[in-house]
Amino acid sequence: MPTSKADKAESLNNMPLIAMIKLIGGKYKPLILWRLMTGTKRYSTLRKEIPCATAKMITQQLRELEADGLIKRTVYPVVPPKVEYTLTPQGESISPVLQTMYEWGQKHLQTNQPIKTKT
Amino acid sequence: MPTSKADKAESLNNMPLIAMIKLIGGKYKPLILWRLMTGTKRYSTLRKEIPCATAKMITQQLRELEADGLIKRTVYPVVPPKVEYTLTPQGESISPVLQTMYEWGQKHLQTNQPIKTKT
DNA sequence: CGGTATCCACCTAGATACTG
DNA sequence: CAGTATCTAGGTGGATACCG
Repeated sequence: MPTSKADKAESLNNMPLIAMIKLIGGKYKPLILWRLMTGTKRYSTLRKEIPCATAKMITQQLRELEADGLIKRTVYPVVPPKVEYTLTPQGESISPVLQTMYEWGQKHLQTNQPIKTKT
Repeated sequence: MPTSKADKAESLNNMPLIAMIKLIGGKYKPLILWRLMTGTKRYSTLRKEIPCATAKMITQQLRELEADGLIKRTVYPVVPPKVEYTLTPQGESISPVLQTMYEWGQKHLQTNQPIKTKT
């Protein structure tokens, strides 16, 4: 059974990483998940905690995370509207990854000068 | 001592994550670093191991990684040309992050159906 | 071998205004 | 409150051709 170039490429153990990147590769996704790790949050709370992202972005990323089964969106039929976001078990299982990223970032920020912003 | 909105936002412990994302947020950067974790690689080798990225992309990402001090580029003045890429200590320090990402991806791919491609 | 240069289709993400 | 709609500048990344 011949191995195609693509197969060979993907069997180089790249797939898990690729899968991961697809899930949390979004610019603000790690941030959102990170914030939700401390518990259920309302939309407006998330916005406040991630002010560098616009409403549109937050919403978009939340929808994608929801579609990927990482978070759950709960709408309370009250007025004024209330929407809460929670990590699903799937989403919670990413904690170690975020934790590791966070710790590395922390160490890096201590020992090095601030990361230069690209652009 | 008053905390500005921006300060408050960034003091929510988002910074380390943001730093991390800036460094390895590039589409192929985790892949490149991951590949280099198994040792020094030539440019052509990297290209073969990450066929989903074009030459332009690989080169670009390599340059950024180099600029960020994560990898070292060594040119051997021979003919035909030979260029090798190696992780710097800084780059190696990211291993745990990639490792964690990889492991999560692996587990996820086992228990779940393939990640659906966005778009 | 290890790139660069150029062109271009798409995508991203911000700003702004509006809604149930 | 929690979005959606629209427009748009700028960035991303693929294809292709060429170079030292």
